[in-house]
Amino acid sequence: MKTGKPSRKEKEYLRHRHEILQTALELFSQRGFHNVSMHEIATASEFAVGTLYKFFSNKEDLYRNLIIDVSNVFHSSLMAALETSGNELEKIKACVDAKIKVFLDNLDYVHLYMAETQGASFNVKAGLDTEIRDRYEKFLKQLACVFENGIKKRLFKKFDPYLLAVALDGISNALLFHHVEYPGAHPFDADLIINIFFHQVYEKEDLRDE
Amino acid sequence: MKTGKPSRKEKEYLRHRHEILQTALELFSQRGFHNVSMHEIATASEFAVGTLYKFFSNKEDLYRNLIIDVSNVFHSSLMAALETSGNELEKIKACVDAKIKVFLDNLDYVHLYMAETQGASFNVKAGLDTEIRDRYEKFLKQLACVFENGIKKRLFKKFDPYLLAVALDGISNALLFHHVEYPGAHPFDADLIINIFFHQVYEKEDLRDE
DNA sequence: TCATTATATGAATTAAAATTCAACATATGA
DNA sequence: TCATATGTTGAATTTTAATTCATATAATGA
Repeated sequence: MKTGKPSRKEKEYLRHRHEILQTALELFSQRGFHNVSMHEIATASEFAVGTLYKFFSNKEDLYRNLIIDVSNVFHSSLMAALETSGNELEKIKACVDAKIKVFLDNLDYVHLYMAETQGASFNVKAGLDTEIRDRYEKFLKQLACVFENGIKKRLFKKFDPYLLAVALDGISNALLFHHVEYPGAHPFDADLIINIFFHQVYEKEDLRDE
Repeated sequence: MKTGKPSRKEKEYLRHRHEILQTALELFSQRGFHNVSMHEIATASEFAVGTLYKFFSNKEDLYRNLIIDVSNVFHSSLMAALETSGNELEKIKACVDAKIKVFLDNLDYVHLYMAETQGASFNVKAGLDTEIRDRYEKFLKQLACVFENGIKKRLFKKFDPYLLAVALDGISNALLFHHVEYPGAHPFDADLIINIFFHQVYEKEDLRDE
């Protein structure tokens, strides 16, 4: 981890690198890894193909760096939200809020983040996307801890905390993804997610079967 | 729609076609569209490359046929479940049951179905995967109708029915997908989904903020 | 049996992209 | 100013995989 003031050169190097990544991000998130060529990235970022290879050893390396950046943005935002002070419900609320915000703030990346995090991603040879998945797993486990504490405090009902984490994240992803695909069709907010999840959808309490 | 008794030849043709599709399905669902070559499909299905082109005009056509078959299996199963007699909660329960069953019965396809239905799928040129998405949309709308009826009958609380459909499907997908990835780690069943969704996760009814 | 037709084959062709690298440009600082 | 280092270029090369098609094989029925 090199620290200290970066020289003008270094800053320029990083700026160029960042420009390439940014351009590639837009292309990849619109059309996917395999439908974007290095030449396209080069043209769009106003560098020559050869130059791209000065920054990244190959296409996959470029993509991986991209994904790691994207994942950093999402992951750090979600993890920070879980550190919020307050009780478990408040932490979880903060987390849903953060998720909605970071998704809406980074619409371009959402596709990519979802593709690598959910569903089957075959963009990069097996094992390379593992770090992203692992990190996502880590987040789910952290969220599960919050649920677990909530359960211990009798704040939440006794379900497998990890499954609750998966479920809550599943609702959030589904609604957010729907929103990304059909913006404005069915407006929703964090409260809706929290209400569906924590309060009951079912009206008749007395019909409960347990 | 040609009807009547298929000749031996026709049956053989269809069997061959089916064998190719089945082999391709396994390969694609393991490694994705772009990481499986026609030669591999040929070798694995014990035909020659040229033969594949007698059945399908090109790789994309082969893939599309596959996806349509897969989608038929999932879609018809889910739609049928929604026709179950009973009240709205029972219909929805049947639907979750059907989803779990069809996922577990078709583990090989789940990846592909998810990839095309959820998340960003760039496998096939734009517009070609639309029919799958449209069909999935149709299912969600149907599910939303059930929610709507349930709301009218005061069985469910008043949320946007379409969002409820998205949310329920989101939970189911997330849990199922998790199960596919890490089988046995956190066992769950349809009841868990129904319980989380319809009954409350939150313990203290009196703390509700609405 | 043999001519005709239908089917299957896989080496050869074509197409598309990734990657390389010798040549060029620009900045640095002696 | 010039020698050196650093960064950039894009045509040429290499790689990879889709697609074709002349040839071979098998089935059909006269």
